[in-house]
Parts: sequence; structure tokens; C-alpha cells
Amino acid sequence: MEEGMSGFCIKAGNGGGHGNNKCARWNPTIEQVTVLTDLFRSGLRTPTTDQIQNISSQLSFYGKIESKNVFYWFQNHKARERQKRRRISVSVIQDRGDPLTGLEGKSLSAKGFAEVDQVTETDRVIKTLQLFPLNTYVESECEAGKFRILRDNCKEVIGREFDYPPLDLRLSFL
Amino acid sequence: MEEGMSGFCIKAGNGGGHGNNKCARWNPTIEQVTVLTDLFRSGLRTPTTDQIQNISSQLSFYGKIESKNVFYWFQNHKARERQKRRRISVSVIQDRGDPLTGLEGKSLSAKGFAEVDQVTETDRVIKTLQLFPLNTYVESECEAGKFRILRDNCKEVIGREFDYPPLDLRLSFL
DNA sequence: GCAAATTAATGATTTATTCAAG
DNA sequence: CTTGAATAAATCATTAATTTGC
Repeated sequence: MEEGMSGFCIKAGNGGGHGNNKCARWNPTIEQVTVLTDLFRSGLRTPTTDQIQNISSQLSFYGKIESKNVFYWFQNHKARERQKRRRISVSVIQDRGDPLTGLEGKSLSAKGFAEVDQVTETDRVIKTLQLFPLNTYVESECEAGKFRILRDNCKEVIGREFDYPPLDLRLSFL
Repeated sequence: MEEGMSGFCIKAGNGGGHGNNKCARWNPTIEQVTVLTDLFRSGLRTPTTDQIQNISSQLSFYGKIESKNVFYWFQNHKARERQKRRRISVSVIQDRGDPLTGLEGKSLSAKGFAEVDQVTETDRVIKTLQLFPLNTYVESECEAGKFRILRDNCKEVIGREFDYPPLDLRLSFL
């Protein structure tokens, strides 16, 4: 399969600006994303029409882009940042600064974690891990989907018993 | 910049039969790393406090270990895998572009987009660029010509139109 | 073979973000 | 607008690999 298969508008060849009309959707360049991210970080969340047009105009120097792309970018980025925060805030509370004292587990809770708000006591059977290909997972960071599921189940799997069956834990995953 | 103040580990009597007596830093055993890696590859990214404690308890069978070690391990491993990934595919950015026609400010949002969901990690992209000294923007596979142009224009446009008050600092390096 | 010296990995800290609550 | 919660990124620091001279 050729790389052009996916239909991305690869910026490679189109130095001229117009490039291939083949691309179905905007494929931002590194520079474009950098600028947009900077703006976002600087506090810009919902740019006005004028701002959008200006930004778009500016970014067009880096490659093909339209105003709507800018608009959507902010929409999406804002939403995803929020979602990301929500997702992890429900289940992750760790210690920090505790390492200095070396208190270990104790201070973990001392940190005032709530953690347990994990509403669902979902009865998802914990066979999930066995479903994971493990080998095909590679080190990619496609954590999104799978992790969400695993996290819930992992609690079960790991918390199962722990009677110190040495290799038991490991074997169950291998 | 007081930085070197760290590292006062009171030479704890390291239990366990595996490690040394020094309180330098955790030195995981092969088994411990194996289990941690399996968990990671199974999708576990940011374990909860409970999970950390459980994992730590389990792994203590193989040698000295503390909860914080587990916590740090996942932090580091996650970050480094991502870093490794990012090194390679820097230009594969995809924002779920949206095939809408013209852009007209507010009306778009009114359109009722209901698609923002997939928590892709790709929008994270390379913030590395922000560290660049302004004009050394990357000598990636892109043509060189465009960059210098934008830097000037961007400064202009943003400085003129954006209402965001004190945040203009960002502009200094665009 | 073996240590001293150098380099690569990786454990542990610090810093800078983001969203959200008050 | 300020502050709390919780990272993830960047950085510091130490251990293990390895290279090198003998």
C-alpha cells in the first residue's frame, strides 16, 4: 500500500501552496500546530471571527489552511483538554512530595485522596487482560480506548487476592 | 536556583535480600520490571493509588520496593515511551478536521457538533518547538522559505488584533 | 581479565500546564 | 481572579553498561 493511500495532504511536495487537491481534510503542519497551541496556552479559547481570520491568514504561510480549520481546532482542542482532565481526575490521585519523606503508602492516603469516587462497581468480567494481544500493543501510545477499560478491570485483576503467589501475578498476564 | 538540596535518604536499612544496603535508589529486579512492563503493555498507564499499593505489595516479593517506586516507574515509562514515539512521528498530526463549508463564527457552534470524543493523544504534538530560539524553527522536511515570513507577520497580526491582554508575551517567539 | 573512564538508562525531583472550585 | 488538584514535561542524579588501557 502506498502512503498516499490515506489521502493525507502531505505537505511534502506542495511548496507552492496549493498542493494536492486530493486531501479531504486539513492536515496541519508542525508550525501551524505550534502556533495554535501557543495561542491556546496563552488563554485564547474561543477566538472571534476576526481573530480566526487573522490566524488563518497567518498560518497560511505554513501551508494550506482555512478559517474553519482554525475554528475547529480550537473547538476540538478545548473539548479534548477538558475531557482528558475529567477522565483521569476520577481515578488518579497520587502522592507527590511524599517521596522526600519516604513514607510510602501511608502518605498516599494522607495526601487526602478521594479516589473511591469511582462510581461504577462494574461487573465487567476481568478477563480483559486476556483479550489484550499484548504483543501487538507495541509501545505505541494508543492508550485511549483500551486503557479506559483496563483501568477498571485491572483493579479487579490486581486486587484479586495477593497472597503472595510469587509468579502468579505475572503469569496471569503472560 | 536551589536544586541540589535533594537526595537525603537516611540510609535506610534496606530490607529484602536482593538490593544492597545503600539507600541510593530503587534498583528493580528483572521480575519486577517484567511485571511492570506487562502491566504497561496491557494498557495500564496511570495506576490508581490502590493499584499502586497492590502492585507494590506484589512486587515486594521479588525484592525491596515501595509504592513511590511504582508510581515513578509508570510516570517515567509513560513519558519515555511517548517521547520515543514523538521523536519519530512528528508530522503526523491529525485533528479531526471537519468537512464543513464556509465558516461563519457562531453559527458553526450552533450547528451542534457532537463529535468531540475520541481522546486522541495526537494533539499533544511537539511542544518542543516552543523551546526553539525563535528563528531556528526546525529544519524539518519542509521547505525553508516560509518560516521567516510568518514570524514577522504573526507578530503583527496578533499584536494588533488580539484582545488578550497580558498574555502577549507569547508573541515574542512566534 | 580487570578496573578506571566514559556513555547510556532510568530512578527521582522540580516546573509549568490545564481545568475547575470558591 | 485566585487557588486546588493532578499531571506531563523537563531536568537532575545515580546506577548499569560499555569502552579502553594495561
